[in-house]
Amino acid sequence: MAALQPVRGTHDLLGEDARRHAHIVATFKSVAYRYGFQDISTPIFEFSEVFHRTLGETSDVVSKETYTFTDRGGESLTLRPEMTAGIARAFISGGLAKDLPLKLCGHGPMFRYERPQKGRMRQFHQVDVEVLGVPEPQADIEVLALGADFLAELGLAERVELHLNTLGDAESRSAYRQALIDYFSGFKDRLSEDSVKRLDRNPMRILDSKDAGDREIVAGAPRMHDYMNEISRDFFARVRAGLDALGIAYTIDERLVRGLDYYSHTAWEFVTTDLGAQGTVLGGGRYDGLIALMGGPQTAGIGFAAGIERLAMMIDTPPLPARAIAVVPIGPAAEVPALAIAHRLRKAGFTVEQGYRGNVGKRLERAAKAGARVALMLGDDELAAGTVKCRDLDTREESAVALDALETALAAYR
RNA sequence: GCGGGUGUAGCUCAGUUGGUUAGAGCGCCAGAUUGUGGCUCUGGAGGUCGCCGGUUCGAGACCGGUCACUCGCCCCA
Repeated sequence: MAALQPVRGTHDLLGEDARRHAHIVATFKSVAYRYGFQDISTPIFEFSEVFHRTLGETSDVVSKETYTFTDRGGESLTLRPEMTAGIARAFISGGLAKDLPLKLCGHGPMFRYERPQKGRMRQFHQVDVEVLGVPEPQADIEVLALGADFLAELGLAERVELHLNTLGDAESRSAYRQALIDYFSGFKDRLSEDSVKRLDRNPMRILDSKDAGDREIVAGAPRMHDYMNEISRDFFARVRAGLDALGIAYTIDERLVRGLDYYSHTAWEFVTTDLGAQGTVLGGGRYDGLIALMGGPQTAGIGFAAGIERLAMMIDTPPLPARAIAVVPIGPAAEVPALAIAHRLRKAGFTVEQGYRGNVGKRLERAAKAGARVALMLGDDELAAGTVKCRDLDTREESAVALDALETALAAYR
């Protein structure tokens, strides 16, 4: 159709779509600030090693989904596929270890080279929180509660479900991983092709395979919770007790695993059935080993990210911005005075629209279409009298208002 | 990367077994109404029928390829 198209998997945001995104970000910020989080913004690209080392070379995100390119200086750079690694890098390069604990929130575009689908874009947007330097389960509870509050504030409480699991600490996780390899290796000839690959790359992934044959085998697989050591068990119990105390509902989902290698202990997803194949609307977990892995000091971390596009498809239409006051000059002599009135009202905090061109009828029509509440009309008569005619665009009632009393007369429309 | 579906006006869609100038509704612009909008009436702009090639006397309709969108797999927000 059009000769110029946006790059595959990207889209322009305009009108209601733009308002949906802005509303989600604004809601997120207000909730995060209430929890004591502060803003962070990191670059949308980093040296490639930042992602390659932290996400693990075997993860799909790195092995087939990154936008990686060489810049003019010969450096390999990668567009961020998620926010955590960049924040961890900022933590190390900024020497922020002295400021712990840190509670950070941010948002922005992420990039993943995938086949686009409903709720999945190549450039998409996330909101994100990270708590650094709190190894206690209190942080898990706080971050989970923040996520639940955020979704509730968007009106989605009834439409999402919290799925919760623990991956255990490093020791538990590797013991379980080995148990899975031992078990599944016995079924190598019966597993699906995908799952055979998962066996050496990420055996836990087999647990949530959708293949019917795999599911039968998975039914008899070792249980994660049987391989948890004392520490991991206790940690998870405390997280659950905290959620219970706050009245946050969840279901334990032992098949919930994370694609990224650096997760440990708590992992969760808020999921919905309303979005087709992309059910996860918010996902998070604990990553105590990440910063050390990147060469920084051992620092606990936990956080989540939520997909703005996915949330945008679920929320109700966000409220419209404040209705404007339209300024309508009648005749050439009124053009400049009208401009001055618009300027004066804007500086006084009113939302003001101008019609730009056309006769009075056209300008009123445009004002009404733009959602304006009142129109201030001024022509030769009003100029001579030092007034404007104030027309209510809903009721069509008109009244003359003295120019020097404008602000008080319009106070209700601010 | 793999499989299915769909591409006709800004939007939603008609378009007969292939037949000559490709239509409607909505939206947009203008006029009826040169100091008054949402209704009505009249007129107008807007289309290389996604693109390339093939079959045919003739293709928006059929065939092949390609691109885009879309749904699913993989994976994830």
